[in-house]
Amino acid sequence: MKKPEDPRLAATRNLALDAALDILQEDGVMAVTHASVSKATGVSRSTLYRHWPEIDRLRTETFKHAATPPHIPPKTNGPLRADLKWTLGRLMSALNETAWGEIAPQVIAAAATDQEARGLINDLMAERMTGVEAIFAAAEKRGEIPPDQSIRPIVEMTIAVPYFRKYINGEPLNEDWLDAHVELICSLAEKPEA
Amino acid sequence: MKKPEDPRLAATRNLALDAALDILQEDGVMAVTHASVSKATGVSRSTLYRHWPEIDRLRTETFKHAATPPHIPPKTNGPLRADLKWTLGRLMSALNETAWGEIAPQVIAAAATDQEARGLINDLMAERMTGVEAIFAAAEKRGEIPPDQSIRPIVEMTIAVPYFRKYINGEPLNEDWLDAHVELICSLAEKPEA
DNA sequence: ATTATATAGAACACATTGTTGTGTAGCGAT
DNA sequence: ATCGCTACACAACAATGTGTTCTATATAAT
Repeated sequence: MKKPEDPRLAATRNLALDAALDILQEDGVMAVTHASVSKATGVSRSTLYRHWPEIDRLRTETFKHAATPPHIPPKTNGPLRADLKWTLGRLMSALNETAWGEIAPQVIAAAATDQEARGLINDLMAERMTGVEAIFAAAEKRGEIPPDQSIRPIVEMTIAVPYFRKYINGEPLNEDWLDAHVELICSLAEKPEA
Repeated sequence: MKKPEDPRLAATRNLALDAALDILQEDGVMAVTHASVSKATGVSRSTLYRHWPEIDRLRTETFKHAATPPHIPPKTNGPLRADLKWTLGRLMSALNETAWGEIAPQVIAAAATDQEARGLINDLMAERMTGVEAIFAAAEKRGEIPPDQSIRPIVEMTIAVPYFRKYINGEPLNEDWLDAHVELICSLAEKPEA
């Protein structure tokens, strides 16, 4: 039915987005321009305009290009502390070490006005939230935490702190923080009365 | 000692920054240019360049211009729930209703690369943290919460959630959320064992 | 009134954004 | 192997933003 895509399109697209990501990490969003990407790749400027008629599209797709890596499947086999530490540890590593972690604040900023960036963030956060939610649900099933409390706000807190520290308050995410945070969250989830 | 400033300087500066803030809220950071501010105010473009030789300075000062309002002195006369609700309620209003709340994500974004923006955010967050810390310290003094636990991580959580919801996860801050959040934070602070 | 300086206005160079048109090269299908 | 389609390179172009420099005028401080 649908004809296969001309391989030249994908080749140019990947070449350009790889270079754009480098530029993004090196010099920030605003440095990603049709001209700079053209210069870095040898791809003609008019060709880049054909692929991304507006500069915002090019930048958003560069975000997407970088947003792919940090898929973090939650660990739910217990115990709760171990699951949380493992999953939050992977989140910490992703924020500290991947390209995505580096450019995330710029995507968050763009999300204020750009619908596509907003969608990216929303999808990512939904995935993070459901992941952590699964951890608590499993712990509840195992009887590690009381069954009648509402999980959602605790999940939100679990996720909110690392993002807040990293991207708003500018504080580091390290092992010490991770241990303390897991402990605090667990003590909240395990407390007898809601 | 220091000679008083020429009143023309302040007049031009305020005129320009007011207009720049309007433009910032209306069309985003990138719309704030020497040209756009000149057009909006009638102030000559060359004069604007005299005041802010680089566009980044103009934008950063526009941030500062908007960042002034939301000074939130904490209420610490107890009880804890009332203090928290009052103070977080004011924070919520500030984020929902002031110019600062509207442009904050753009400042947060800029903070990734711009030192001045980073400083603005840091100062603001330090004020927020010490404010909430004072609330818990007062509650501890009144014996409402156990004295031996470390307050800092709880303070961080208290603040992290509203900022995370508003600027990262894109969820609303409303009365329902406020009540639930205060309750959760209090139950964490009041629990017997650290 | 004199001096210093803030402002207005214009001319200039340069980069970025975005469009358009022409020719070339490569892909898929017959 | 040839054909048509289209991605691509290249060049010219307009509009806007960035930043500098110059002159003339207006205004504040003395």
